[in-house]
Order: sequence, then structure tokens, then C-alpha cells
Amino acid sequence: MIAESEKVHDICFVQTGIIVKCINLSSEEKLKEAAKTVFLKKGFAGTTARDIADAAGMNIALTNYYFRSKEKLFVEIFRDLFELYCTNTIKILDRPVELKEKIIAIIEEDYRMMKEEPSLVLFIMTEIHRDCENLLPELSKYKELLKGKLVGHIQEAVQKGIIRNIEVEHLMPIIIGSLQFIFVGKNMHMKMHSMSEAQFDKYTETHKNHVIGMVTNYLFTDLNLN
Amino acid sequence: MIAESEKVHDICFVQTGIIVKCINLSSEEKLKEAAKTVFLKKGFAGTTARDIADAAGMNIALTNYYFRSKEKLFVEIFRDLFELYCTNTIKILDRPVELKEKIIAIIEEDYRMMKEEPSLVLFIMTEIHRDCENLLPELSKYKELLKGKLVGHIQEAVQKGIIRNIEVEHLMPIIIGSLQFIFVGKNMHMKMHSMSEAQFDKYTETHKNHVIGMVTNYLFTDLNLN
DNA sequence: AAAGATTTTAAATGTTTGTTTAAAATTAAA
DNA sequence: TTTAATTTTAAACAAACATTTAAAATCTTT
Repeated sequence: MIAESEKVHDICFVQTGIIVKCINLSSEEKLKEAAKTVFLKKGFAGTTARDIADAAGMNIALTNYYFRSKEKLFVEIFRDLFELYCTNTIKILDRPVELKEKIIAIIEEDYRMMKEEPSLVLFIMTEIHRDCENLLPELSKYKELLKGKLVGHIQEAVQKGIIRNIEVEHLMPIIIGSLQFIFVGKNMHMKMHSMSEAQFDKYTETHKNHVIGMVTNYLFTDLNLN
Repeated sequence: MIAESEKVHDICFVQTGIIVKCINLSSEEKLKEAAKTVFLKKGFAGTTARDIADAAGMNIALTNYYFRSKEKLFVEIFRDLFELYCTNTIKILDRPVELKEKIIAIIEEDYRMMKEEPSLVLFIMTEIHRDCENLLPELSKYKELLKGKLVGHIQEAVQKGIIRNIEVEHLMPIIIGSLQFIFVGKNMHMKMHSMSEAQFDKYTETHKNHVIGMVTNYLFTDLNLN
């Protein structure tokens, strides 16, 4: 028997050598973390209950004991990840800075998120493609949040003539699409140009800078030319 | 019974007016077409042998009779679809027109292809993510073709000062990324903005025009500003 | 029309799937 | 320390899975 204090998967907050707080990840949490990793890698259809149990180092029955079914566990994880995908952008819109600065910050933050979880976007798109209705019942929440925080700002900027007149539905894809595409096709691009992980990191950073230039150039300059 | 001469999907080898050999490909082709549809919709892991047989209206054993296994059939279909994905772009590069015109033509052609097969890009990215090594053993073929046809043209244009100095590895994603992203996230965007299929068509066309403006603007104008 | 080759079928194969069960092990409460 | 509640386990479950088989049906050749 392993003593409680020796169990792995604890998170300890240490300040100047002293353990301030020590949280023992419960079996339920360990299972969910392991499942998240596997689902992100293999998707819902490609993941078996045994994959999850193996990744967590736990018994095959525990998924159903804690989450009742593979699908219920998946939906829980998907909701978390979709919120991560959406709220990153939304919280930036609250910053009290200029629109151009905001848009650059969105791209930078999006880049940071994808660098941390490169398969997140492909995962979300794949699973929505598979089962849109069940996975996005509350999409309108994010939709309203995003629109509410953008529309006013955009209209004001359009009237002032500092930004191109663009529908809000097109603005976000214009801003984030090109960079997210690179991560969606990560494996293809890596194989295509024979890149290592480190080289891919450099590649995406360069690409991010191209995107910042391209997007701001299009939205904020030469409005009379097109 | 339908007479042999009236059957569709026959391929006949004729030499000096005489039928030397006549192969009826109907069942094999029907099966492959049905499998292509199902794989595009559900992916490899989400598709069962029964899904394919049902879609083709044929017996469950025929996949193995004609293609030996579900995976061999899948690989065959994936190769076809990946070629479709790549060669569309490559053949445009042969046109004897200016670089700017070529890039616009690539976007237009890409748009046409995705309108015809909206789930193609997501399918390719998902499957490469799942099994890159097995699915892309001959990727270098397309890589060389693409680079060979672009590099010279780009370098020349850069020297003439008519295009921004950009690495060829970044050029294609800059051109096609933003628009392909819209189709990768088709279901999400449709649900997000409560669009019908017809409305999505209009949406993508508008987006395509934004992309053309944005890309050409970035690549061909104001080179001194950034 | 008969013989031979090919295609299609229904049934069965063994494996893997998600899930359940009931007992064992562990933890918490008395 | 004993009892009760909870967690973990190994085993079993039916259903679904890809694939195979051998017979039936169809087509081609003679």
C-alpha cells in the first residue's frame, strides 16, 4: 500500500521552500486530465475507454463509476475546452485600449493559446463537425458575448474612418483564421517542410508576425484604395 | 435483367473497333464513391464497415472482396482526395500570367473546390493528425512540385520589387489559410451565426473577397511601410 | 444450353467495444 | 477496534466491430 503522502498527481504550491498549499488531485480529476489528453490527440471516435484508463493508470471501470459514460465524460471535457477556446478572445475585448492594439493582442493571445495546446482548434472543429447539435447547445452565450463587446467598438471606429467597414461576422475569422489554420494543419506543415518541433515554433512565430502585418494593414490602412 | 451494353460504369478496351476486354467496374466504383462520402463525413475512426455497405446499398462483405480491408480502401480514397487538394493549386501555377493574377486565381480555385466539397480540408487535416506517417509517404512529390513552380517566380518578383519578400513556406498558408479556415469551421460558423446553407454560401463568397483584398494588399502594396 | 469464372449473399468468425457486477481493498465514522 | 461508506479491482457482459467462409446467384465463354 502506498501512503497518501507518496501518491503522485498532487499539486503543491511552494514559496521559499515551504509548502503553502498541497492539493491532492482526486481520482476523478486525474481521470479527467488523462481523458482530456487522449481525446485531444485521438478525438472522440478514435478513443477507447481502455485508452483513457491506460493514460490515467487506473481501472477500466472508473470512467463509468465517476462519469457514468464515455460520452458524458467527453461532453464535460469538450465544454471546458470550447470555453478555453472562446473566452481567451473575449476577455481581451474588455481591455481599455485602442481597437488596433486590441486586435494585435487577440492574435498574440491566440498564438499563445495554440502554442500551449496545438491540437485544440482541430479538435474543436472535428468534434463540432461530428456532432454539432449536442456539443453546442449554448453557443449563443459566446456569440452574444463576442458580438456585444465588438459591434459598438467597430461601428464607432468605422464612423471615425480608422477601420475598414467590415461586418462583425467576418472580422473574427479575418483576424484569427490564418494563424489557426497553421495549427489545424500542424502535422501536414511539419511533414511538408521537414520541420522539428523547435522549427515549427519558429515557423509559427514568423507566421504570426505576417498575420499581424497583413490583418492590420487590411483593416486600418489604405481604406480608399479598395 | 439489364443488358450488359446498357450498364453504367463499364470500361471497355477497344482495339481497331473490336472489344478486346470489357471490365464492369460498377460495384467497385459505387462502393468507393459511397465510402468516400461516408469517410468525408465521419472520418476513418467514426466510420464502420456497415456504414459503407449501407451507403452503397451493398453487402457487408464486398469492401473486403474488392479492397481487402477497410483501411486499404481508406488509404486509396485519402490519396485521391489529397491529390485533389494539392493539384488544384499546382496546376494554376503553370498559367502564363502575372504573379498577382495567379494568386487571385489560386484563391478563386480554392474557393470553388471547397464549395464543391466543404468538408475536404477538415477531413485531410484530421486524418493527417491521426496517422501522418502512413498517409503522407509521398508528400515530397507535391512539395517539390509546389516549390519548383513558385520559388523562381517569387524571387524574380521580389527582385523587381513588386512583391513583399516572403519565404515560400509562408506564402501558401498566407494565401489559402484564412479561407480554408472558414470551411474547416463550417458547422461552428453556421451555428454561431444561425446560417442556412444558402446564407453560408454568401458568407464564404464575401469572405473570399475579403481574403483576396487582404492578401494582395499585403503582398503587393505599401512594401515600404512595414 | 452447358461449363467455367466471377460476383453477391447470409451466416459465422474471433476481437474489441462500452458498460456492469460483485467482491475486495481502502477510507471514514463510530 | 469495529462498523459503515466509499473506492478500486478483476471478471464478465452483450453489443458492435472488421473480416472470413462457403454456398448461391449471376455473368461470360464455349
